[in-house]
Amino acid sequence: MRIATWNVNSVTVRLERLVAWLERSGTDVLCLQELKCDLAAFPAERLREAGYEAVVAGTGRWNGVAVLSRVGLEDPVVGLPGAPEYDGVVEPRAVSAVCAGVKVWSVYVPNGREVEHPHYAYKLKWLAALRGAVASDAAGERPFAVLGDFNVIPTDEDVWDIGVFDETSTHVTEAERAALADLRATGLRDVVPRPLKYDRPFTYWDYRQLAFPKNKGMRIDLVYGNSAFADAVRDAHVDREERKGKGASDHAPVVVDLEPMG
DNA sequence: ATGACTTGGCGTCCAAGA
Repeated sequence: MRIATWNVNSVTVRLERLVAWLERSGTDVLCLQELKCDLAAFPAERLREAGYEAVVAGTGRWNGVAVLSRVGLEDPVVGLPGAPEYDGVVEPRAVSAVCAGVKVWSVYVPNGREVEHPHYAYKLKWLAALRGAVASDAAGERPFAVLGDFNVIPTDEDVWDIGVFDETSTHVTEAERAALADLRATGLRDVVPRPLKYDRPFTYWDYRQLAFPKNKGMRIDLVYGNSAFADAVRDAHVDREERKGKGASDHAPVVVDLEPMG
């Protein structure tokens, strides 16, 4: 069984690339982030033709997440229980489903913008809510994973140059990394993928200043699985090929292969 | 090669991304 996560930076712009990638990669379950469309604009019909059911959260130009599955999709949940508001709104940043006996969350953690910005406090509250929402499944026997764009760089090795970050920078603060550690403490393990090129498995490269050809990337798209999930992982990789060419997202898919489950 | 940002929206610039 192949499970993946991909921040597509607009599912409507990326649609043909997405469908081609689903077919080429043989992915069974895909967690999507940054749909950037509302429910009416989500291409459910095109994806159904490709063989995938979907659970979707989306309200317009920002955010938006989905789980696609061609192996069944049960118990769909839209929205993170206990999610904080930002500017009086609960944003579409989490959906869940059970696919062929594996429960997954697709999450798009708030960016944070700057340490002094209200968005940063919101990010930490959101991560705390995520911990609360997944704790029971993390400790359970059923294979379970949280996949998505966490907007946190777990260690200094997960970015091309930690020196470019200063005291105003998000993604690398102690508090953000502590929030990830708290998440792991519920029983989740970081499923670190193989890079297909170079030494580190970056998943995001800025569109600007030739960041991708220079491999100025970071690892912020993560797969956190419980023991049943992590023990079943046969292989995992970042599909950097999908970052290439015209019309690419600025994130590459992270792909996880699981042993068949009885 | 992968090549100097991209996206969506009360749009012809702006906010947001990280």
